[in-house]
This record gives sequence, structure tokens and C-alpha cells, in this order.
Amino acid sequence: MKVSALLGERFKKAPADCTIDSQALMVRGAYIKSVGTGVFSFFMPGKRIAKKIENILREEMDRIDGQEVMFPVVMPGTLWQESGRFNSIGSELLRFKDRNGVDMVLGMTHEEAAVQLARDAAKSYTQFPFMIYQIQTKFRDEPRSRGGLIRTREFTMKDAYSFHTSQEDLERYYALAYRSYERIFTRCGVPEVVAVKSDSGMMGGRISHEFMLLTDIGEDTIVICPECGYRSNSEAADCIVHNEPCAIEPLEEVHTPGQKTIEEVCNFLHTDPINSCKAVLYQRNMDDSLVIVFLRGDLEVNETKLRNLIGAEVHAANVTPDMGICAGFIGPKGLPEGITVVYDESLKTMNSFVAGANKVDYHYKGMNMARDLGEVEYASLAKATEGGICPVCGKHSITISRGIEVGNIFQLGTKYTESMNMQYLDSDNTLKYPIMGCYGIGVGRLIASVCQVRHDDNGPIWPITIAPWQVEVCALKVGDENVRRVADKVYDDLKKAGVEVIYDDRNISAGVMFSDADLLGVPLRIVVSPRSLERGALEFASRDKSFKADLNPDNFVDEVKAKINEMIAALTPED
RNA sequence: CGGGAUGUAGCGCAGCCCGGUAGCGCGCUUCGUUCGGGACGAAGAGGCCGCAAGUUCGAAUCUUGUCAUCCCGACCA
Repeated sequence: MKVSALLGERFKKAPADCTIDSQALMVRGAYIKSVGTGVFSFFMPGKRIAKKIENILREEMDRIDGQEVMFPVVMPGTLWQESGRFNSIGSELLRFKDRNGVDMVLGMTHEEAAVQLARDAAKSYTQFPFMIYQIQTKFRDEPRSRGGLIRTREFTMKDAYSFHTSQEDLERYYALAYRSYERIFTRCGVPEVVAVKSDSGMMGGRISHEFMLLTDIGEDTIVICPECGYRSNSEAADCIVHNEPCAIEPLEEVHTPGQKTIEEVCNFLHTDPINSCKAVLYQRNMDDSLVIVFLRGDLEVNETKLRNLIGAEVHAANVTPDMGICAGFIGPKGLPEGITVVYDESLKTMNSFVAGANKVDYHYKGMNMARDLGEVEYASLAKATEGGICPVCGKHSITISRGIEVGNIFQLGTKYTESMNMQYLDSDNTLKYPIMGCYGIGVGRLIASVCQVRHDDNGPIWPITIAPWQVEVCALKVGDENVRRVADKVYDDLKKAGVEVIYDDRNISAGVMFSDADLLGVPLRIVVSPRSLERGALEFASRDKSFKADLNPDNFVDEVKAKINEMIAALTPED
């Protein structure tokens, strides 16, 4: 490929609506172009990176005996009605009607299609286990896409589905998939991706992991214990609370005029939020019924855990006078009947704390759960905090980071095989439901994520395994006949040797050429110029500036190939 | 779905308050001089000012509506 023929203008400045580095660089470098909200076209360099990643995904899936298949993007609504998700999923699932008025959906994930494909083909236990996967377009009508390719509505995804006849076999395969994912991220040049425990969300199932690339622009919050290696999405992280024992005091109602927030009340009563009880109000989405969470004043509610506990979607409450509660003075004692109340474990071991009295301008001091409220159920509902206690090793070592979810793996169980009636005949002549796992990686998000953590001010620094090209030949002063002749030859020789090479043969100033080359992020660069030819050499350097050498213009191919192989080897897993 | 903002040339922006048929920088075309980290000069091309109604002799500019996009939040296999 010659840069002179490459479609796509590279910009000096990023468009105004770019908010993160990877997005700005991928737009500036003409990798992608926005078509609409959360929908992008790819120019050649972007498409080549996607293809490289897809090939790595394909090789790694094949390595764990995956069978590549393809499901449709557009599916009949009836297929999704079988699993129940046609109705249970919100408007992220894009529904529409065909010319006959039949409900159709755009595939946002393909469990239904996978079961539909497999259920008639695998009727005997002897046909298990197997895994099928595809690399294909998904569409999710995200309420808010953002950050270029980090979160889009249309995207390419590798999704894999495995089918098993026992939980043990699923777990065996799940471990293989886990290792496969580690290999994939290493090969894509981001070995620092970590697996974290996650909440299973709408996918169902129990055990799941998300693969996270830690970066400040990440949308997920990750809880990590550097001491023992515990890692979890904060949605799924346990919050261990320790309360210092203190003297039990009598319950006392105190006048706290106008003191509504925890901070105000604690200042007013000269105590610390750690000795108080906070009420957080929610309403169920289905009927707006009130749910109150009580927890220690300094903690925050983990809403995912709350949803899982009460089995309903909730939103922050909009308090109205007819609810019969006094916002700002809500406490566990003396609440009106008929409100769902849940208590966080943090309250259980508090001997004496401040809480609302359910009466305007009054709080209680010296409250004790066991004495003043009797037997109540406690649940773990608080968010883990920086410096908090690790649920595994017990040290005060918890750190909180941001991460981008670049992949995930789920143990689905029989949710889909049961609802869609996929059965096989087992060796004991009984019909059973296969147990499923599913495994996803978003290609575009991975590209953006790699760019986000592998770039400098001038552009991306693509790992050689996914770079659009391995080598860029830059001909400086290509109007010089000698430069033109040598650069053409370098390009041809490398191409013939099977090297992925792009050649900037434009007669432009060095500054523009180098800037464009930086934006293309090709990991190795060969500069042909009158200056270098004068000393009988080609300049050979890496994009990340870690390497620089001279090449012999008459004999350079082997050296270039050796360097490429060395760089690939550095990103190849050992096992 | 709440809150905020913006739509003027491929990109970045000015003009709008105070109506008179559009301007700057980058990029693009041609010629010349330059050219190892985004060069200079000269001459050009490119826009029914998001769309639609209204007010007006006249609308990028005022009014209303509508669509789109972005940011924050809610939401998110």
C-alpha cells in the first residue's frame, strides 16, 4: 500500500466532540469516521487492525476446539420470545416489523440463535461438549454511546457458546476459555488485562468474569487487593465492614432542627458519619413502590447488589409528601408500614449510632439494632471503599481503579437450554438440558482500548501483532531520483518477502510525513533520504523509539524480518 | 428518560445581541521557491448558514416547531 493512494485525511487537530485520547487519535489518523450516534465506518487502517484482531480471536478459539459458525444479525422476534428476552429486555434490543408486520430484532447477543442452531443437531450425550463461535456485527441501542469505539451501538464481537453435560465439564472448559482470553490479550499487546469477578446481569448464570484493561477513562470500577490478588468489579465486590466496639448507650431522641444530611447531623451532634446510619431511598421501576436501604453513614449503596437482593429494577426515589416519610429524618425505628426496608451488614455490629427519628427535626442517639429493632435480616449492600478490608485476605488493602471491559466469560447454566427446550439423551436414557457457557470479546472496543494505553502525543503505537502494517517506508525528498529508486526497491523487496509494508511515497516535507507516520502508528519505520544514502544506509527505527539501527540498502530484508519476528515473539504466550 | 449545550466549507471557528444574500485558519487545486519533525509566495475551487414554518421589502441573524449531534447523570450481555 502507498500512502499516496490511501483514502482518509489525517488531521492536525481532533474534532471538537472527541473526549478521549483514543477517539481523538483514531479520528485524526483516519481509522474511523462517525456515521451517526454510536455508529462508525472504518477506513483501511482501522479495518486492517480489526482483521488482525479477528484472526487472533479465530486462532485462539480454534485452539480450544471452537467451531466457527455464523448467526443472523436480524432475527424473528419469536426466537427471542422463546427465551423470554423479547419482553424482558428493555429498549437496548432494537425491535421492528418486517413488511408482513412480523416482529423482528437486531441481534445484540446470540444465545437464542446458538441454542436454535445446536438443539436439533446435538441429541445424544456423545456429541458433547462442543463450542461454537462467530465474529460478527451486534447492535445494541445503547441509551448513551460515547468515547468513539469504547461504547458504540453497532460493533463487531466475537461471541462463543459452549455446551456441556455436567457442571464439572463446564468448569473445565471455562478454565480453558479463561486461559485463552489471557493469551488473546497478550497477543494483542495488552498483557496487563486482568480478569475480575463480575455480576452476571441480564445474562443469568452464577460465575462470570470480566477482562478489564485498567485505565482512568474506563467506565467500570474495579476493586483490587494488591496483597492477595483479589479482583472484582465493584458491582460484585463484597464490602467487609469492621466497627470498633464502643459502649452501649441509652436510646435518646434529640432535637436536630434543619439538620438533614448525614454531614450536617454529625457536625451538629459532634460525631463522625462512621457512627451514624444513613437512609437511601429507591423506588421499584415497575410500580414506584418505595425501598429504603439503611447503612452506615460513610458508606454508599451498591445498587447492583440491591437489585439482585430484591429481584427488581430500581431508581433513585422521588419523594412525595403522600409517602408518609420525612426526608432528611428517616431512620429504622418508627417507619410507616408497607415499605420495603433492607439493612446493610455494616449496621449489625454498631453498638450505638445516630439515626433519623422519622419525625421532622429529630434524630435518635445511642441506637442499637438488636436492642431497638430486634431480629432483622442483614444483607451485604455497601460499595467497597479505598483502603477497605479485603474479603479474602482480611487486610486493609483494597484499592479502587477504573477499567474498560474488553471481554467477559459466563457460566450460563441451563437458562437458555431450558427455556428453549434443548434436550439430549444421556447415557442413562433420560432427557437432560445441556449446561452452557458463553464468552465474548468486542473487537472495536479492544482496538480503542489498546490505543488508549499504547499511544503518545503524536499517535497510537500499535503492537506489531495488530498494527495495520508492520513496516512503514518513508521516502524523504522522493523527487531525488536516487531516493525514489532505493525506496521503491525497499518497498518491493519487503512486499515480496511477505512483510506487511506501507510506503509513503509522497513528495512532502519531512515534518508532515513523520507526523502522518506517527498517526499511523506502524511499529517499524525505514527512512530513505539523501542524507542516509550518502552514508550508504537506510534508517531503521521503532515507533516507540526503543530501537534504532542502520540497514544495508543492498541486504536488509532478513534483518527487518528478524526484528518483526522478535517483536511478535515478545507478544507470544509461552504455553 | 432527566439536566446542559451545539448545529455556518472536509476539520477548527468568527459573524447572530444591533436583519441588507457569508468570512478567517488548516486542508484541497495550479505554478514557483523550499523541504529531516506539520515551510513560503501567488492564483484558484468549495457553503440554499441542520430542516420547516412564521415575522419582514429583505432572515445565518428575530419567533415557533422539528431533526441531529455532543457533554453530565440515569441506564448498560
